[in-house]
Amino acid sequence: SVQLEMKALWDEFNQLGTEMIVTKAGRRMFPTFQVKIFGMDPMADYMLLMDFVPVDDKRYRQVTNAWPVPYAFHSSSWLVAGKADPATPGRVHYHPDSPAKGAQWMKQIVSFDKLKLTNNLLDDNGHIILNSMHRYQPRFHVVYVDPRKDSEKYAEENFKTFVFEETRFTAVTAYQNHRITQLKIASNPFAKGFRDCDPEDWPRNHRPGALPLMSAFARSRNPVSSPAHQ
Amino acid sequence: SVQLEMKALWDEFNQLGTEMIVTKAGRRMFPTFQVKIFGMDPMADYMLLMDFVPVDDKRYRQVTNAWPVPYAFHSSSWLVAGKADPATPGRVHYHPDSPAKGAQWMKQIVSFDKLKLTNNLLDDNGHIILNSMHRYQPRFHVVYVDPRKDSEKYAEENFKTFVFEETRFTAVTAYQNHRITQLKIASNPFAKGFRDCDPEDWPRNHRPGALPLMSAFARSRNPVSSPAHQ
DNA sequence: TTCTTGTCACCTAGGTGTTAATAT
DNA sequence: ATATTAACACCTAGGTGACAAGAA
Repeated sequence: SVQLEMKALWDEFNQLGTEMIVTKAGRRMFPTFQVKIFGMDPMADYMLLMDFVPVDDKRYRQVTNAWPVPYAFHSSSWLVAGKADPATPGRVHYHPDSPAKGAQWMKQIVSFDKLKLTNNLLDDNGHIILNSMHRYQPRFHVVYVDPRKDSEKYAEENFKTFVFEETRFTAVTAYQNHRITQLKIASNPFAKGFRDCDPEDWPRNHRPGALPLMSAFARSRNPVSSPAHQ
Repeated sequence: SVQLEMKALWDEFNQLGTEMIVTKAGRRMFPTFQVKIFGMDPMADYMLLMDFVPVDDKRYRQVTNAWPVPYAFHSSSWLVAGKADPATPGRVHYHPDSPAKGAQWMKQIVSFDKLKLTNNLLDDNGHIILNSMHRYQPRFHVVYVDPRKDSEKYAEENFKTFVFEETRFTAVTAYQNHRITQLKIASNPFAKGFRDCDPEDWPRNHRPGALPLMSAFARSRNPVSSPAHQ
């Protein structure tokens, strides 16, 4: 059996509609997909891997914001924009420690932090290729390495798939829902530079151009309320 | 067969008398021990590991510098200070990718960059424990993982040891030979901050207290040549 | 209008020798 | 006198969202 780590965080994202950035160079997922594993044969070899399947055959687009709400802010809801784009190459990501003994996999949390998502159909770094503006379901597979010579025959019974629906997400090239951005900034250590109210951190240096949360909203309203501003 | 990587660099260090820093927390080696491997069975499993054996049973100490040569500079030669201290726990470092197939080991350089040296006899991070001021010979071992049930019987024939004498070094808590320090600074990317004459880098910012090479020598001579200075 | 790309400042994480203080 | 330790500035290496510019 398998237990999803950081389930509370995944739930929080899922409630808002998780988005994952895809880039040409490849971007890690946040939250990272991590699991605890139970019930393996400690002495047997296993391969651990992930893949991503489309949740539906739809392409999504962001709701157009009515004037005078500026582009900088996106609605939190999605519209179906049509049928899905042609499927991307169905790649698979093997956990880099594969193969390893059951004992090894079970003795600590298994983290897929080397997995990267890309929107580059020609990627040759072995990253997972996804279509932006499409929804995906991560899947986790455990493959028992059968020592028998005719192991191919038993392929069906030698692997098990685990799906956690709370890890579903929309692939995007830029965040659409500002509350997702905020939650990423609040929870990802690498985004600490964008936090504006961390009690642990006061006083701190603000970047020259840094603005408090939501201030961009106030700023972009100016052209509307003050016509002199052009 | 096994080929030592960066042999030219190892030779350069060895000619001066290689020193490796040991710390309580553990310090990596530089140069890093790296090898190319040939002639494995691509389909068989192997464990790769290193250990360190004393070159002799002596304890060394630095030559005392005659006045007025300041302490800051050490001679490049060593004196025998007596018999070796009691042997440290004879630990072994398994390459973290072990076990893996021969094909995997052979397809790229194998680097022991996770290996750390410590002088803490009570270390519980699994680091290699060495006595400071003692000389050591790194050894590299390849163990064939025998699939036979009674594999213990064949232990003798299932491993092979490789020794590169140019990787010998003296364990130290602080560098003794200033030319070793210079060579480390010149060749280790992580020490780039201490380089004073890198043509690739000009112009560059000097640290506030930075001094050109050998300037410490001139400075510490001052108390001798100018008695007013205390 | 909507989406994508590349660059950037700002972080995390951790490997360097230096230095001053301390231990032996 | 000699050896060790801990804090430090300065690096490497690479993960963040912001932003401006470009593409469709």
